[in-house]
Amino acid sequence: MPKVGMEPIRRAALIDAAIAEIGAAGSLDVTVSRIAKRAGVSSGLAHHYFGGKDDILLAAMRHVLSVYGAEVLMRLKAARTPEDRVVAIVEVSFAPSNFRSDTVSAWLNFYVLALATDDARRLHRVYAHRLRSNLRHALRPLVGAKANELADRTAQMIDGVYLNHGLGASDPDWERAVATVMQSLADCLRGARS
Amino acid sequence: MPKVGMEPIRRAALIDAAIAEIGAAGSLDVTVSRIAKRAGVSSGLAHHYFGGKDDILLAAMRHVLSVYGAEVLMRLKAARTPEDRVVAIVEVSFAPSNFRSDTVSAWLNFYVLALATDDARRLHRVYAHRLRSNLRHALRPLVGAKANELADRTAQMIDGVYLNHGLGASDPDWERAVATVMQSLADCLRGARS
Amino acid sequence: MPKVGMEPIRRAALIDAAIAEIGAAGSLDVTVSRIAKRAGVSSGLAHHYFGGKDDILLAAMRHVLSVYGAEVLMRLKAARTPEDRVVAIVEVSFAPSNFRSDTVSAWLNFYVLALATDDARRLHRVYAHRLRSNLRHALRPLVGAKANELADRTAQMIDGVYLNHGLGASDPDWERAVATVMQSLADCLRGARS
Amino acid sequence: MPKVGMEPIRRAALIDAAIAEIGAAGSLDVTVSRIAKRAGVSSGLAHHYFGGKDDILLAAMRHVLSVYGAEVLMRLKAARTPEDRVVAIVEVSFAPSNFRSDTVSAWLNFYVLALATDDARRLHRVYAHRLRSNLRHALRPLVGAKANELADRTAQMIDGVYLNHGLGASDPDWERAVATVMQSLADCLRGARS
DNA sequence: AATGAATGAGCCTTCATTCAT
DNA sequence: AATGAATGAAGGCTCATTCAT
Repeated sequence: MPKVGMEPIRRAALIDAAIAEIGAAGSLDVTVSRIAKRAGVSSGLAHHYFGGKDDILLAAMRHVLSVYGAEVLMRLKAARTPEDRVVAIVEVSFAPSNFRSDTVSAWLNFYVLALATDDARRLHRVYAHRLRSNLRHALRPLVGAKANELADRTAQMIDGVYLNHGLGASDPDWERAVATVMQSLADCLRGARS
Repeated sequence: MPKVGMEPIRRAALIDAAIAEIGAAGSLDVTVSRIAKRAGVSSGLAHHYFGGKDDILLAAMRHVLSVYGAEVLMRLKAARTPEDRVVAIVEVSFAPSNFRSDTVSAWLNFYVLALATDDARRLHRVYAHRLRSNLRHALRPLVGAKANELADRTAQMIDGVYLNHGLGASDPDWERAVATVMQSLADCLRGARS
Repeated sequence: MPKVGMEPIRRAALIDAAIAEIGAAGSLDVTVSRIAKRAGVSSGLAHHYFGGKDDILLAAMRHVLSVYGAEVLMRLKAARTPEDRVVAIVEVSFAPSNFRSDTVSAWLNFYVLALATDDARRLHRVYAHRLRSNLRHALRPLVGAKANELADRTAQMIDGVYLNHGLGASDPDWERAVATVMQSLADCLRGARS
Repeated sequence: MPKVGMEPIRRAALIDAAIAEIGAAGSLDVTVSRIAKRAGVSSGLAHHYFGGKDDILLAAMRHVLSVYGAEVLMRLKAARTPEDRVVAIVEVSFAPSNFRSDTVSAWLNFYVLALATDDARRLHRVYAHRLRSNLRHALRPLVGAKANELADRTAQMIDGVYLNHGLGASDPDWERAVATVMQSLADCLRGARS
């Protein structure tokens, strides 16, 4: 029995299902039918709400990025010192919400999807800019003019650590991931100041 | 025009073509027919030599990794000091041969393929181990017991930088990539020694 | 034009089409596309309902056998004397429903398919057993202990006559086929009694 | 190193290999490559000698039939009485040479192939006529005018028994097969005389 | 709003056949 | 005489997408 106002619920369910399928498959080679089935709807409805498979994938990517963005924003608001801000940014990158095995698989696949499609590239660009921008602002009070370079380095370190933990043999250890990035950053900070 | 002794030539041509197609598509969604056509052979021959699409892709991944491995080996042999060895490892990661736009796309796609298939996972694991092992040996004379941790960090930094340059808007600037990694490592070395 | 409850209709149409194609080709070398086209549907739908080509073929074989089985059952119910029962069994084997040129071709091809695949072998076994079992029961009142052997012989005679009429130059003459089997059986019965 | 006068040897090897492959597969879905490999030659040579796959199959059918025909001829020559002649014909049908599992599979498949191609139909027709003709001549001294009908019946019984032993669960028991046909014929003979 | 029946394009794969050597 | 490299047509199958209900 169809109901009104189901759209946001359906869309959310489909996006979650898409991420779960990508997680299970480890790739973007997932079928619309399976996504729909997992979301408890028909494949036709998935197209009705999203228009096509690519749109579902893109919506899922957008969702992952926006969840990440929202979390960063929240943590930044609560931060009091520059150090707090840096820690916040790094920690969110490895927060549990971004670290379910599903999500990691989705992230990495979306990353690489940026090589193939313009839409994904745009989304990735926005994420990359925002990460660097956030890091820059947090680091400026600490290292002044070198904030730019350091933000860049840190952003790349975050991605590298994420990639390696995501592909690692064992379950990702996110505390260790944060520690690795922070230690690296600490060393760089000392270098920047001297 | 059948000839004898064509097998290695055909295999190489098909692997090159596969990498080129992956580069052009930005993803592993390439068809055997297109790979074959680019290699100047029929699709049937591609199957004859490799058995199937997955085998072609895997052979391409193996090729990329072994070219990389060979280059590292060569550079390490020529290195005289520990510092030389570290530089060699980092530079090869961003050497032109690994940095044609094709190859970058292939690398990144193969990386993520490790999430989806066991064979790719195994290959990636070998690469990851070797990279860390090489770094460890090079760093040991410089930082002793901390070599382990530093090798790990550096390996992740390399991947992060590679990923970011590969996905970057402009053409990858590999000199800058090397500089970034080396600068980061220098800072960490100083931190490790103090 | 999607409708609900089409499944049984589609399945039946596809099975009929498969038999018709086998009849036209005289072999099992028929394509799913042609079967589907003859059934008035797309090839995709054929796979949707049956899973694959082998399943279509097997379903067709099962259909042929079950139509035959049902007809035997019906005729046996109406039979009053042992003689009636024997006649019923023999006549059904050469009844028009099993004797359209299509069906004959399908029967013979399915027979031989039992040499190649386990599923077909199982189906054939069931048919063979049931035929003998039916004959045995019908013959027991007439020849007692010799029913077993006579049932066996008759079953083989039926197959032989079917095979020869199926492969014959002219259109199969089923009345003559029945007469041949019955005459042979009559001779054997006399032999059995003496 | 190519030799002269190899043609008959190659042809024989390929025909044997074809029959063996058909036996192993239980169907005519065998590849030229496999046949050639089993015969120890290249697939190209198979085409060179036979022209194409269908020709190989047809040659194999012809071979099977001619071996059978030769054996019948030999046995008939040695026969002294009409009874001998009948026994000879029946026994050859179930002689070991025609009863290797390979050959049975080939026979049955060739039988049904007669439904699909004209060439096979012609070959089958020749076999069927000769069998009936032989039986007719052997039976004439025994039953006179009824020889025609009895020959027909016996031929069909032979095919039926062959079919059933070929498809049977256990290994074919050819002595029992002969006994079944002969018993059946004996009953019919008695019927014919009375 | 929602379904799922139905389509058809496109892919991987097999294999008979050809042909340069 | 013989090879087997190479082709390309054809088939099975999947799946995104559409649409009548």
